[in-house]
Amino acid sequence: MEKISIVYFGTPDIGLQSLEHFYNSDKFEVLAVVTQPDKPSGRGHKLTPSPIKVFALNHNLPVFQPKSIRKEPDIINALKELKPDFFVTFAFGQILSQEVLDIPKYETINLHVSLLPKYRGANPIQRAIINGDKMTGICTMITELGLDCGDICMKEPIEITPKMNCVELFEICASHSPELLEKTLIGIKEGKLTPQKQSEDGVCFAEKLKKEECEIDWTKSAQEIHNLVRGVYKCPGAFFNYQDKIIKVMETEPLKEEIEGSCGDFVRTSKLGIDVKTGKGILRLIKVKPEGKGEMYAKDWANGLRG
RNA sequence: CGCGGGGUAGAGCAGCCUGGUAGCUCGUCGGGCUCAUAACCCGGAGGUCGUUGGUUCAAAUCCAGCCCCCGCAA
Repeated sequence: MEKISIVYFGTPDIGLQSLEHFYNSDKFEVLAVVTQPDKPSGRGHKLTPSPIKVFALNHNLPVFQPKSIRKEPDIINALKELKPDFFVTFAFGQILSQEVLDIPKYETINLHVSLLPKYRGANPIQRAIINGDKMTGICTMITELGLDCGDICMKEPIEITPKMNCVELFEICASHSPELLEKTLIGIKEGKLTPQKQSEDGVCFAEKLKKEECEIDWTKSAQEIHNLVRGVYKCPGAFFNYQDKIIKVMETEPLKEEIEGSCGDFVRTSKLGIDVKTGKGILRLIKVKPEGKGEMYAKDWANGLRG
């Protein structure tokens, strides 16, 4: 069987396993990779290539880095020259134009990490956890001009367990994606897969996370705060202020009991953690990361405060 | 040349400004109290103070370089 040729559009590491899968598979041939331009990032503002670009360079794949793919005819022409069967997009970070969508012989396929039409847009994984959802998933779709509104090809549900944080969920989604993408491309090529229109019911958007949302409001319930902590874990992390320092909260456990005090008070510390009074219930801080310090058990942090 | 915090016992911190005996909370080990405990009491072990050099009678502390960790911002 002739290999299916693709051009892979992606930027962050959530899509790395998928690219790797296509690269290593004998059913596919990766003709090129398109990713965001290197950006200044981290301490010192060093110019940093995307994880996808690093992989591509290490495996001698051609790389294109348009500032905006719609406005760069040279790159569009180069992609046309490749005569790919498919474009695959996965967290690429730019909106394509119809001219680009029309390049591949078959389709442009996008993978989105939610069960569409729920959570179209930027931060579907985090939003699902913050909202306390017990289920999410991944799906493949025909890329159209609007935001995540194309016809659905395949979907796979994924359970969100009560303690799971967004990094863990990212990893699960990333590891399940290659198979779904492969089945989708083969299904479409063989004409065995008929994309379904998204229902108009249940359309909602996962808005980009703002810093302000990550500041803990102790008047909310312990469960809501726990969901925020899980949902924004490490990216950028739920936090509160203590003695003019930012304290990031890495791991918590909501308790049903109630203890006298004001919201935000440390009502009890034990070797299990620091218990904080919230609007409803007690939230036990298990691991924290004070500004300028590494991650530590809340119990240890409390020891230092006492000393 | 983006801004900033930090490296002191197994853990978390104070001490540094104003050089002069290594301190606190916890853990650990031993003993005691208690019906019991994440409680309490007594006692012990455990540190080349990140690293290299400089100043000094004397450096965790002052000066210079280097290594490592982290927050903000992007």
